[in-house]
Amino acid sequence: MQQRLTEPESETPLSPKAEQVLNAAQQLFTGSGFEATSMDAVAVVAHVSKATVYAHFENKERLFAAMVQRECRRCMAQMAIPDDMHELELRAALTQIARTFLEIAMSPRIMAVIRVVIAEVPRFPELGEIFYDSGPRVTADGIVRYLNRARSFGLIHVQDTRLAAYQFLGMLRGDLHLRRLLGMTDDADLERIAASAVEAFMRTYAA
Amino acid sequence: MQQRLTEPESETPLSPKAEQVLNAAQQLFTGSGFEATSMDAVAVVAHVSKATVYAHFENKERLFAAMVQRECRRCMAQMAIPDDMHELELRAALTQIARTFLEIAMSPRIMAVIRVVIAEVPRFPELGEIFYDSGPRVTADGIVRYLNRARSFGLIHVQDTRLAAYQFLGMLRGDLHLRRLLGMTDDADLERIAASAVEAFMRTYAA
DNA sequence: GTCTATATGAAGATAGAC
DNA sequence: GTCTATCTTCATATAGAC
Repeated sequence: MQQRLTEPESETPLSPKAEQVLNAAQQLFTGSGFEATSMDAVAVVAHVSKATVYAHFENKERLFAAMVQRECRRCMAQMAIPDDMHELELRAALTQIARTFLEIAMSPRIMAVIRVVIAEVPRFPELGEIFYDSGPRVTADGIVRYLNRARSFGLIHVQDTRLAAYQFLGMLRGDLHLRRLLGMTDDADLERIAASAVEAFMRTYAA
Repeated sequence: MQQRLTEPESETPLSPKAEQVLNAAQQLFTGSGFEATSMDAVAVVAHVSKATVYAHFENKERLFAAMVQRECRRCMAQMAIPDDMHELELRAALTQIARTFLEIAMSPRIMAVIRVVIAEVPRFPELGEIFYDSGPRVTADGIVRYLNRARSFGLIHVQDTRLAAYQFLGMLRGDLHLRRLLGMTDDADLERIAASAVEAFMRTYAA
């Protein structure tokens, strides 16, 4: 027990069957949780036999970890903060960051992954950190870099840009993040949330 | 299936054995999750037989729901915003709210309950809403009430006090909430987080 | 690699004595 | 209400043929 769960450099292209299995794993794990998902069900949904599942993934834990890792990579590819952000004025740049964050990081698909990772943290203590480092931390770091440059241009007055970034992201999440983690529906006006968070940030920190 | 999980008016004092069972359930469910916790383990930790567990709780689901409900009640008893808050000046009142929130709502014990509720939302769709309504929503409502009165006294200028309350709570959570949900340790300076959130709120909304 | 069929063990729930 | 002992089901993982 307590083997390494993830393959840091596994960029190996997957066989078609392995992809089918991963897709099925994503659907079932994020929909029903780790324990409630049986390897039989994975095999059925993937249209392969159970033995084939085990041919590609050593056991249920490794399959789960591989699914989470793949979702992290996908998510981060979309969330990257572009370098041309500094050609925009401050308010426009923050607004764009806010919109992207609300659309992608709070999407049902990502929320489902976060939920199942949180659920399985007691079983996979390392997975929480792996997920955070390859997802939320990257996003926060990108905003911190942007704020550092904005500060160097004299656009904002702020001592701790990381703390400011956390405040900004926190305002964007509001209670929506928790509500969605708890599976509650909502009719949130994302555009309004983004605008008011940007407004609050500007009033607090803009030069 | 899909019976009612909670007893809205069950204020019946519990027998000692039932309390032992609930305590064991809390420890095991919050520590290992719903599925990974066996009724055998509950019985062992509670120092009773498994049949006794079933004598007090119809099945595993009901035991879980009863545990969550009890934790909600306990949590809310501590989080109530006192009525004498308005004798304080705005900044002092916000600071006190912030400290209480960070100390109680983000405590390991509460976080463990939130975590397991999130984990089991796919299995108990209603439980997420029950938890939110008896926990986070009550806290937010209390802050909204406070802000409404502060506004009526001309202390703040704000159109949507609920949105402002969510922003305030969001800034307090920052990334700490997510980090703790993911089981990560941290050396957060809660006092500093509280102070900077209050400062940002004051700059944005104070008259 | 892929399949069918199966061994093995664990856990929810209950029967029946006291 | 409480216990011991047991029933039953089901999921992980593997054996063995192709």
